[in-house]
Amino acid sequence: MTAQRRAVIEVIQTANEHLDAAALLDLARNREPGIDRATVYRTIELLKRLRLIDELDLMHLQGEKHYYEVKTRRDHVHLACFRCGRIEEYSSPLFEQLKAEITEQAGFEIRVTRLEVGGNCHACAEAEKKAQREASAKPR
Amino acid sequence: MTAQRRAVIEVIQTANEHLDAAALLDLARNREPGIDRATVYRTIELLKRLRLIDELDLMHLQGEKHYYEVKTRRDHVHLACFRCGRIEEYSSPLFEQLKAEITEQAGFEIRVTRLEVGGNCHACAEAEKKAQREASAKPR
DNA sequence: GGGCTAGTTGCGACTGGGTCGCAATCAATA
DNA sequence: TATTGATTGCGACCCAGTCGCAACTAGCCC
Repeated sequence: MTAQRRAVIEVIQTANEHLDAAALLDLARNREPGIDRATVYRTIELLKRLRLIDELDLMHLQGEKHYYEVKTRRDHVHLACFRCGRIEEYSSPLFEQLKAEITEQAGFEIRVTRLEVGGNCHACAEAEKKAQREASAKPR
Repeated sequence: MTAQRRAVIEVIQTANEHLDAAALLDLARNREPGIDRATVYRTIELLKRLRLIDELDLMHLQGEKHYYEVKTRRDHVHLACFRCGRIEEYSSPLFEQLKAEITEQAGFEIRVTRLEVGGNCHACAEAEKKAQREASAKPR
């Protein structure tokens, strides 16, 4: 357990949004100035292997980066809005049921799950509907 | 509609496994020798936007590549085995229910979903159990 | 406390998937 | 058939992530 690892872990734990590796590096440097990019990646790798964090793609809304979050008791869905870029989290007993079904029916031993949904969030869906109504009310 | 696009589309449609961009390029070159990498990427982009294909990460089992498949009537889960690397597909009414619930409860307008599960497939789970039994039966 | 060693770090070079700008070309329409 | 907006090929480029290696250090044992 080195100072560098502690810094990375603390940053992930205290973050209240999804961080990518670059953001993680910046924040970790506040605590441990000299820390290197490679070290951050290696620590992420380690934490993934230990199942302490989950890796997310968030529908590649912002390029190919990966995001990280501490693994919670309950898996959740990430809802990524293509329009405003917001990420919502959603969890449901149905998801748990689905995982149980997969384990049972397919005999698959689940270690990680990643359910990402892309589309329009509630606010953006409403906004688009409104825009459409206005466009058809006054056709050119 | 150019010959290059036709080539890419035909390759994806007739493929019976998940292709990454590089494989797609190779196969497309069989049909359309001069076709360029950038063109393939641009066509993939286009097909994604038109919702004709889905993009998969397959749990980054083989690095950061993306894989593509033609969008089917029914969404399915991809089960990626960390041990043997096989990809299984699984679909269930529960998944459909979950999507309906998200639409309703969160007011989220779903356009794409990606559910990937990593772990051990049935065969590999059995193999590991067997290996463990043998290891504990004859401790050093 | 001091020395030993396996494991960790920093560095720099590298890989590989994917993107971009631009000039040349082409498909589709009039 | 002439026109033109879209598409292509090319080369340079970007950026996330990886690797090999020498230097360093945490943690243990004495």
